[in-house]
Amino acid sequence: MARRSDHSREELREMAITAAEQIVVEQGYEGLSARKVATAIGYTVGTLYLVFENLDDLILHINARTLDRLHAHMNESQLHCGDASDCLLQLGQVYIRFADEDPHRWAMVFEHRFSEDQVVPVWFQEKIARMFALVEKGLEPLAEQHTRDEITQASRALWGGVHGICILALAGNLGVAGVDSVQDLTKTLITNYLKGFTNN
Amino acid sequence: MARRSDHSREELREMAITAAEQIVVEQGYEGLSARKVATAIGYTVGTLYLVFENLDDLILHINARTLDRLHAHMNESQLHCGDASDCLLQLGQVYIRFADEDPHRWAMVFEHRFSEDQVVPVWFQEKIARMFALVEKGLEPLAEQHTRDEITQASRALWGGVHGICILALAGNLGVAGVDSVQDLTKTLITNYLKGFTNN
DNA sequence: ACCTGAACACCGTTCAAGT
DNA sequence: ACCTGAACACCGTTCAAGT
Repeated sequence: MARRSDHSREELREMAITAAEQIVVEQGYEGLSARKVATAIGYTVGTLYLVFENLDDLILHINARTLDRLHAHMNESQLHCGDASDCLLQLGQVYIRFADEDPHRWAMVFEHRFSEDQVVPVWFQEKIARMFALVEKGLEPLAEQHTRDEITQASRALWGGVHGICILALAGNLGVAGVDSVQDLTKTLITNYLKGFTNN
Repeated sequence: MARRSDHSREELREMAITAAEQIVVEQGYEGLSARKVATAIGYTVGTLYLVFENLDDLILHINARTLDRLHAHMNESQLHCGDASDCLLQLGQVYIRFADEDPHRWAMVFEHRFSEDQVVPVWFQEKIARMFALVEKGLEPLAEQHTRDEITQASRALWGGVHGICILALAGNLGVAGVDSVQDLTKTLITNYLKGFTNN
């Protein structure tokens, strides 16, 4: 044993992330462990700590991929939508559908608390910011009478709202069953919010 | 040792819950462990499993208390508020303030995932429902033209929204700092939503 | 009857030692 | 240089054994 060099550092990272994603998809965030990942890629736990700082670091990279896929979906929905209000509704629908279809990975992005001392890197924060930027862009056509700051604030309030419905619904705390009801709730929130936002 | 009978079953439960709450407040949800609770009350881990089914069961009881306190605050805010819109704003403010002042216990209520097989008891679900009932009650005066179902839906959408802002903000995902900004976002959400809800 | 203490099957993380 | 394997300090949960 030792000194196998079967895989490069980059290959190892790639294998680990992919294996970890599989575990999260199947067993959820709580089912993930360094030992399971190591076994899945045919290495020892120690090796994992040679290519990742720790488990948080590995999770960060999984979450990055999830955010990339989510952003891609959201972005794609904006290419063929109707008026501004419709486009924002589409963003909401896509968000809910994504969370419903890939609940474990989606939940890990927003539920995993990184340890106090661990700084969330800038490149990761930007992936979050990029999502809000889409909402902001969607709000612009509806906000002729609003300042930039007001649009930013509106995007945060609105998307916080969509996110909250999504979280509570998936956790079963909203007393609703099925994705369709969640989509309805989201639609209610966005529509009414926009009415208020535009009729100032 | 053994057969001490220093405390009744009820006393043990009470001691354990209180000690566990202290640990959660200080170290957060991740810092809680059966062994720490046992040590804190001067008993062995085994004893904890004599008075609680498992750790989830203990957490459930802590969360119940947190929800009771939250409900008390929210309820109290409804006694001396102004018009309907102001009352709903107060609910939001109280919610945000509670989460900000007691983040660890608040987070545990909504972030802790109970194991698949564990059924969330009805008495607990009712404590969640009671919170939404307050919002529903607040919406009623504003909803003369809406059906009961629409009011229920509106309360879920609106409160999901407030909750989402709260979660994202406390996790640092909204790019806002300080409670005041979160209060502003909540106010934006509620005000605009209500405008849309009433101007049908 | 009540409680212990040790066991079992897990964790994350580190690091001397092997090739 | 690369990887292992064992160690350390923790977990949740169970249960025979002691008083």
